[in-house]
Amino acid sequence: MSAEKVTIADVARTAGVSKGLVSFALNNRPGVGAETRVRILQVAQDLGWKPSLRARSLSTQRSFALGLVIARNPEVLASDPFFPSFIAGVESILAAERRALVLSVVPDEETELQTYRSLVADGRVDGVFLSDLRHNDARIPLLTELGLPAVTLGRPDGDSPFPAVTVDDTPGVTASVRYLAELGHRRIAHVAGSPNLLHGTRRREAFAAAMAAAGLPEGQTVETDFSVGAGSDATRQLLGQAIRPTAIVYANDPMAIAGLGVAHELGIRVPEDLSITGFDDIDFCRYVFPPLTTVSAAPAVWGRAAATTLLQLMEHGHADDVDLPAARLIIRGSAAPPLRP
Amino acid sequence: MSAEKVTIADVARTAGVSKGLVSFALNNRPGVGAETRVRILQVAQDLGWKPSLRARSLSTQRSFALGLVIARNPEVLASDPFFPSFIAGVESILAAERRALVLSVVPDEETELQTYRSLVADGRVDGVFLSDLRHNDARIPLLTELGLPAVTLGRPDGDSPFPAVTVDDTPGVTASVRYLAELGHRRIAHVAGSPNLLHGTRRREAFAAAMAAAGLPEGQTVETDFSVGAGSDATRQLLGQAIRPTAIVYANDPMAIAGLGVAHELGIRVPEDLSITGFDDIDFCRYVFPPLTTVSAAPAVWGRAAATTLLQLMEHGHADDVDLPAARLIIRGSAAPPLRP
DNA sequence: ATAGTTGGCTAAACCGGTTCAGTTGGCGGT
DNA sequence: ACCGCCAACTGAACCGGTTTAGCCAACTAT
Repeated sequence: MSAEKVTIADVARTAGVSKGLVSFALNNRPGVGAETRVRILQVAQDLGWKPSLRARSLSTQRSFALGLVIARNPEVLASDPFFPSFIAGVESILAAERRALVLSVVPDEETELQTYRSLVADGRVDGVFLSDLRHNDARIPLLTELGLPAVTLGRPDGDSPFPAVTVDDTPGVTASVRYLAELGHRRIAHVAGSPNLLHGTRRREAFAAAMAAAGLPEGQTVETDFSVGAGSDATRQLLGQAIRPTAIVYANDPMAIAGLGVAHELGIRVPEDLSITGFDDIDFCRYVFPPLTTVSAAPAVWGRAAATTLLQLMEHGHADDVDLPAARLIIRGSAAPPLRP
Repeated sequence: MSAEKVTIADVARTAGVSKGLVSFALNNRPGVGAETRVRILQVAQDLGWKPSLRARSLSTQRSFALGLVIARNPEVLASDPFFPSFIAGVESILAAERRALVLSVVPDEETELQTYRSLVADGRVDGVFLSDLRHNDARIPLLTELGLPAVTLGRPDGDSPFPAVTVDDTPGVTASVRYLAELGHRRIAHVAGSPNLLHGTRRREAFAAAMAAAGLPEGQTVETDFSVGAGSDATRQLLGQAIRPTAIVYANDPMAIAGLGVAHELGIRVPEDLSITGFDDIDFCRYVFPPLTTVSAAPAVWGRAAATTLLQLMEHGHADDVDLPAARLIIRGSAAPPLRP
């Protein structure tokens, strides 16, 4: 019941050795007699000694924490459940390692870079996750310069010294288009994500390629910022035309759900008059009507893999790229053959 | 360009004073000559000295970080944008204070308590936010015992030594019921949240009270865990009866949106055959069809207020309760007068 | 003139670990 | 019997701040 803090000095005294040796024993390093090591560890356990994270931080210059900086506009962040799931995955790994996650949510890219700088300056984290990769991402040179280990979620477009943990999303888009094409659709449109984001353009390119591969005319594409509101606007624009697409492939689920709302509002039936597909397989998909055909991305698994990779990089100074199972099409009820007019 | 770290010793030497005095000057404490203080601060600035957070942590036994532990089942967490917005609000305050947010997402309440213990044992945080209050919440005595400052999001039911930052949600529920009653509804049902959560039962009680106040018969209530799936099931149950409610008040928006899906599926028109209201005003509300009448809660504002209060508590040892503007009804298109059969 | 205060400052201990140069003792080799 | 070597271990410095005891000079009070 001794509420007093027990320090390494107490352990050393009780075990009749020096502080240094206790430290060696704890970090099981060579130079400690087998028997002595056992005795030290036993004493440490008896005394209930937990080495002080703060003291350790000061002398090792490490923080035993990982960082995640999120720069998204509030609306997109709020409607996209990617991060909660991703973080849950990350935590499931970190908890066992006695490491913590430091989270920053910032309003813009300028602040984002500043945040990385101060995380490093304050020594808050030993490594970071890089999400929402952008073209020619400024964070990569910055982190290289700062010497902070990182893992990228997806493969960046330029050179990168960091391991990439990737879920290939192009097969999902390709499968969506092929599925719609096989149902008989020819006028398929795409509501694309932000062109600044790598996965925004990648999905867009996959869409174009899949259309060509299916022998279809180039599909109409509308750019958005991935927000629900933008998805709604884009849909309204597409459906307001004299000759409408018979199917729309959305770059994420929130926009697809907004699209569903617009179709309902305009009296356009889904899937009879219009087929739609989403991307991400958020929980809502199963429960809107009709249930949304979409592409599954497993963010929690991604989080686990990213955390594991980042830890490995930090421990061993090197980690291999990881390719997770590609996103795959989940067929539900929001797509059907087009009506012959 | 000197990449070398500059320490307090460098500043002291350059300014021709002792380390201790530099420390005093920095934390502007008495005992430093006015002129000397200016000189020290000037030298510090010239040298670009940033005091080491780690060293400071060790000697002051503080971490300059705040904690948030979230224990929610993954499905609820993913579909509810409360936390992303709340966190964004918290960050907007912390960033200016050079403090960080340590986030933990845990699978169950057992792990949750364990997480608080280890956050304290490791000295990771100086204070925490308590969200999703439960009845007789075990976290309150635990944190009291651990001596960790905290702020509760909402007023707990038992005794609590911690300041509460509250958004009263009962007026929102009351307004919803009254609005529906004024439209002419008499059979109003409630899809309630988890009875373990304070706001779950509070909204439920507010519903019952509002029904009574409107002179209506007791409304049917179905309990859920706040998840989209449970909202869907509850709706199916309510609408599968011979005598159906003509309106449903949902305890959160995701469930209301799921309810909308079920109604569509069953061919029940909203709002002609069924009126529904949600709670939280998530972005989706505006973009589903019909747009969801709901109650707005402003989580980002809540986050700012909670962070401010927690910081004040930690600095001054005391902070007053804060009552934010009550949640209010946002009227959109998902409610209308009932049809006379 | 003398004792008592007080403001400004220094030196050193301290927080609790890690690390490294150096000491000791036991063992094998010749 | 002597040397060399290595494994085991100690002592002290170190990480970079904060804090306390105490010193000195100047100023007040009697």
